[in-house]
Amino acid sequence: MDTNEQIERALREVGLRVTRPRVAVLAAVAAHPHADAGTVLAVVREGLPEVSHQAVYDSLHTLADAGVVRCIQPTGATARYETRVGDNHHHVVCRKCGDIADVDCAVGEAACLTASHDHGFTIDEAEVTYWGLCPRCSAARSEP
Amino acid sequence: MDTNEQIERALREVGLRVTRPRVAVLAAVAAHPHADAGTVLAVVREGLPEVSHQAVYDSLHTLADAGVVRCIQPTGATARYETRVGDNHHHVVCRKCGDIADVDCAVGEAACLTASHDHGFTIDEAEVTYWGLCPRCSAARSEP
DNA sequence: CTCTTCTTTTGACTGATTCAAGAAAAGGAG
DNA sequence: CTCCTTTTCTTGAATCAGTCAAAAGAAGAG
Ligand SMILES: [Mn+2]
Ligand SMILES: [Mn+2]
Ligand SMILES: [Zn+2]
Ligand SMILES: [Zn+2]
Repeated sequence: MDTNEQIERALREVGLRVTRPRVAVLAAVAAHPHADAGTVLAVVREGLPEVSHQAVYDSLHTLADAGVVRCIQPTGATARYETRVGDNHHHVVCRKCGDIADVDCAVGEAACLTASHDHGFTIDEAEVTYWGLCPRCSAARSEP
Repeated sequence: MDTNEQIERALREVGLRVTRPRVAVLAAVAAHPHADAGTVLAVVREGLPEVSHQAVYDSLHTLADAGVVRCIQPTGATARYETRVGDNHHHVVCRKCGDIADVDCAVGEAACLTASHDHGFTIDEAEVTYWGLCPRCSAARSEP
């Protein structure tokens, strides 16, 4: 559970001004990993009812640019945000309900962290998305 | 280069009716790998000027559902389509210009094809997106 | 405290995609 | 070949996430 002070410190550490919307957005993303912008907006408004949706979008972009949050976007879904950054972890997405869970990088550095070349591209990151069914949807499918 | 007959056969093989829009859409995707819906629409209209955008969207969905085309959507980009299906290949995306190239699955079956479990999820596919710079953007960045 | 710069609000706007109704076409049966 | 049913296409409007732009407001350096 991040305190407001920890959040403010995190913002200053990356050279960002501390504003109410940014603090609230970062707290919301920390509390709701893999939430989309709409969810973040709703959560932020619980404590800051007058915040504009634009401020939330701006904050998310700014935080993502600063590396404080990470943005992922599985095919068919809107952008999701999380504060778990810098560890090259991956995600598993439920094909049925869209639920997302973290997957630690099992493949290891060889595949996921080492820069390499292909088709002349200079590669700096490997992003892995696993697709399947979450426990709930998996159970629902087995029943008659 | 796919002939119209090959395309029609492919449609019938998966139990789909053969229609002008579908044939044209499948040909367009085959000729322009990783094209988005707008590009497909433009290409289709070269030979079928009256086709509606909705018919193109419907065809893309139907073809994707039938497994004849594959849809990918890297973060920040609109959906892209390709006819190279069933070989679990991956993609490298240029961070600057958005260009996409194929990457054969180098990691091997262990990571990419074998179903596994995580957090109780039943995983059936691993999708890998590599991020970096294409040769052109890479060269542009090195210059003064 | 003051000033500059950055951030937020407001409200309109875009672009990709989807919805819904009726018209048209595919393809199987006769 | 013709008829019939079902699927697909056209048309036009609508939705949704996300963006743009101008003016008002707040952060924080000095
Ligand atoms: Mn995560
Ligand atoms: Mn490909
Ligand atoms: Zn699920
Ligand atoms: Zn490029």
